[in-house]
Amino acid sequence: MKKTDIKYTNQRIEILDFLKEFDGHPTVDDVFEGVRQKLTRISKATVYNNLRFLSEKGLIKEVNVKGVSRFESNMIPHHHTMCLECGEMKDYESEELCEYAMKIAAEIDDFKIESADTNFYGICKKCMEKE
Amino acid sequence: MKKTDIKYTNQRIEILDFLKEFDGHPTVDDVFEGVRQKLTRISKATVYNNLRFLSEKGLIKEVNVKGVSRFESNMIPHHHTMCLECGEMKDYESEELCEYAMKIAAEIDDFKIESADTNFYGICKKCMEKE
DNA sequence: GTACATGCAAACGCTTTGCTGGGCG
DNA sequence: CGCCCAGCAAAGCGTTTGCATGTAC
Repeated sequence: MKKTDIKYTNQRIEILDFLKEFDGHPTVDDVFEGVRQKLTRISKATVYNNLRFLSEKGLIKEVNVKGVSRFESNMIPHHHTMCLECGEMKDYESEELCEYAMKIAAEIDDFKIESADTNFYGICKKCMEKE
Repeated sequence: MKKTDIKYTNQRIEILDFLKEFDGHPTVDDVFEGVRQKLTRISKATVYNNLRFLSEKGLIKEVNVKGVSRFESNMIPHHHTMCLECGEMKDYESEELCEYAMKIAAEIDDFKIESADTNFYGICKKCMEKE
């Protein structure tokens, strides 16, 4: 399953471009609305199918938040902070923590680790100021 | 929102008992089928509503896996291993990792950490043997 | 011409909601 | 009597699928 196997259709290119420029973790609807600016006739099913396709190919990453799929194109191992108030989700990169988690995971019996990620739950700046 | 505010109806008690005895991370359907053994007339909506209620009260924990809710009554901070082949999910307790993650999180700017959890993705023993 | 993508609509599965009746203070 | 909870069915919402058409090699 090499990268060269991938057919880069217009729809897929626009989806990838949109994800690259989007600041955050868009839902399927976000992607759909965004891509529709350029490809006015694209259907939501195509967005769904291609988001799944691209994440299976390892070009993007799917993150599930409370039962809803979100996507990101940042493929560097990293973590996420989630605001318990407003639901905002942000990247947080800590190489140390990635390595520490992988080291610990390597010691788990009967389990071959492939990846690890950590989610931080708390209150974001905006919501702190609101209170 | 004290624990004493909670009305322990028969349905809630049975759901809590079921979760305590269940070895794993049951879905809503698992809970429904389990509890129905004793309360034959319970409805799935009651199971949904009470699982949400109990997790809001902090008596159980909800974990979302691929868009589906699962529940656990183990409230001690811990992590999860997930098998990429069969989807099996297991608890993994590492106090060191919990503390390390919290320590790192405390340093994130503009974010007041409350909790952190780590998911390990890989291949479980059963699936390794299958190959 | 074959294989695979698209667009559209319908179907699907998990979850929530509205309503009515019941239980307990 | 008032309040909350249970049961039931229907609605809601995110997602997947079937099918006919289109497009690239």
